[in-house]
Amino acid sequence: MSNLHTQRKTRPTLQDIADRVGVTKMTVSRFIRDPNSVAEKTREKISAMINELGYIQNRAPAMLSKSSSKAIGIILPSLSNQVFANLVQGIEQVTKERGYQTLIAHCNYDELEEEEQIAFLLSYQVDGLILTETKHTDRTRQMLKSAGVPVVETMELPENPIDMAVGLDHMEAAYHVVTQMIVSGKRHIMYFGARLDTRTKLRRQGYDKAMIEAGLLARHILTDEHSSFTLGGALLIEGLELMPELDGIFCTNDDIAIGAMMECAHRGISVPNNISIVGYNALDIGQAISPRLVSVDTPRFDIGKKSAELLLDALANKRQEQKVVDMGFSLTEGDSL
Amino acid sequence: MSNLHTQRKTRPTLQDIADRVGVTKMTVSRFIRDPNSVAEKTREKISAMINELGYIQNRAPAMLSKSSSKAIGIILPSLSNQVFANLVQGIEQVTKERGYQTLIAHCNYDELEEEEQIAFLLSYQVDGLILTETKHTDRTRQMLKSAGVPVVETMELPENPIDMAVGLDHMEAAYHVVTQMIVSGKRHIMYFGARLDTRTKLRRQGYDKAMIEAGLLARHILTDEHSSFTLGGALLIEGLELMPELDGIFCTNDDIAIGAMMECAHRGISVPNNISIVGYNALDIGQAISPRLVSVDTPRFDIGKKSAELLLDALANKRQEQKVVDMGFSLTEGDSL
DNA sequence: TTGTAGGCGTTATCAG
DNA sequence: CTGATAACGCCTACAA
Repeated sequence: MSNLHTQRKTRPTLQDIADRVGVTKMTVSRFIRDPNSVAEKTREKISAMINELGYIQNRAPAMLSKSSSKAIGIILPSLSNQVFANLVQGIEQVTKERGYQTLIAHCNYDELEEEEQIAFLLSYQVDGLILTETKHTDRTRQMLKSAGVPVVETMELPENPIDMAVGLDHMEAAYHVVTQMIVSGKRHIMYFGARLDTRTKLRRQGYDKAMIEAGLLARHILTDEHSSFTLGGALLIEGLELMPELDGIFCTNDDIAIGAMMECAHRGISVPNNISIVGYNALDIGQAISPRLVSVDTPRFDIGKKSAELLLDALANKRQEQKVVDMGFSLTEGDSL
Repeated sequence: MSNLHTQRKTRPTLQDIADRVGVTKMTVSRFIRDPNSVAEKTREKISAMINELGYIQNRAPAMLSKSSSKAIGIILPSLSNQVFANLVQGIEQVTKERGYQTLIAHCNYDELEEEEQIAFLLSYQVDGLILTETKHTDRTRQMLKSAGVPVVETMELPENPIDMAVGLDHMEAAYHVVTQMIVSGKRHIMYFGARLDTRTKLRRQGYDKAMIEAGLLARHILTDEHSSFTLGGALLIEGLELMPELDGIFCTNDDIAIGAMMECAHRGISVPNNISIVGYNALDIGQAISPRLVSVDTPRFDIGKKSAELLLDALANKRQEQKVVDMGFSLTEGDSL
């Protein structure tokens, strides 16, 4: 009763509702968790008052007393990449079903930022974490250990998994598709990479392996810049200067591939007759351009689903046998190869 | 001392550190906030123990004891849109400087999801919110009111701002660029829209106004589907069927515009000679394609910065005079018009 | 320089 | 069906 008129600026609490209804906050708390656990008359009064005051749950006390916050954290490298948006869709399909919330943070492809964001999410008492990189700082590993929460690393298959992992073998995928380029008759194939993540390195290794096995010269153009369509065009120009006989390009992602393809169009270079081009991630734009881009299709929606399943199973003490899951890859239909 | 050996599974607290060092948790708390406020010997012991145990702050108590959480919430429509990634970059440049954290949620362009996500962020006691839509449910408005936190609506200039707003006049921008198309000699201009957000509606209104003023027929192709490059191509095909004399397209975004332009290339339609195309948001791809796409450039990085400044100023009780800020727009250089 | 007491909002537990 | 009490981890205010 005392704070009936002293709560001008702070948001309503269970106590405020209880005071006005004439019950204790315990009853209101019960109503919120299970409306049928209070008497009908009480129920109606409480319900009306909650709406009138615009009550909003405060998660802090639950975070304090309970061990479980029913929230998991996700660290993305970037907020503008379709690939990770799909991953999140997959994750959230599962978390929604099972009554978990997601907290999303981003680290700009940077280990130190990742460390910071993980500390941030853990400070909110997330019950588990899904990560999108496999390279971590020492302090990150230490924090995850002492936090004692289950962790899933996604997209790649890490050599040293922290806990669980769901991804695909990027080296194998690159090897597979570059071999196809070679089989199709191309001999002067370059790899275009932009330094964003460890995946780029794995794809380069797969490319190298395929080229070396075929007795061909492996040549890369790598840059520190972020991927973009204009960068793809610039890399093509650079590639043609370094190697005028260039007849194939394997790109670390579709942005680069499409940018290169557009520059080819601009210069009257025929794809795939003069140069064949292969991308990575199978974004929608590859199917809109002509010729359609051949691209490695990564199952990120399913990776997201599987990751969330593993994580929530671990939280429910139903840890699955297989801690590292390879979700494979496929090639899109296209005409650029 | 009692819980020295009972803390196997839970994460370390100030008490755990204090017990091992032989001080009270108050001293450890002091050390964390200002290492110089404890004696040097104590300081070293505490510091070592914090590292050894991998201590991670728990934000719950701070959230409880009504002091500010030093975190603001951001609701994005989508996690895969460069436009909102830029907005966040702008916001975080300011929040980082001023020691605020950001919590990011996404609502899939849906009012009800927005409501849910706002409740979620408020349950984490965010000190303020930045929203990217201007259409809200009644309960959303009610919640924001009773939460009593400052709010900035971004991207648009809402008719009924909840609190503050930073954006641009999309109707004016559309009117301006469509008028340019008409001046350039085009007469049979269509508007291509995909139903994602309220911006699409405003752009259509600007287009209508320009067409009607010029005594021309306004024709739209609108769809419920999400924007994509392939959708842009499909809309072009539909547009040509409906209006074979089509000589100009104003698109609600660059994805649609680029998709349409690629379909033109595929069909041997010359841009801009046969059909001129204008997009919206000035994404990088518009500069990589040839001809380069003319597009309305929206200053979302600066919108983000300004929004964060307004919000944090309000939190510091330095509310600015101007609560609604128009950041304007420009046109990219290009050859598609 | 360090310690003690109390409280933030909610829920588990036990009592009525 | 409802109430009383204690507890979660940290910080403010005050005390030594």
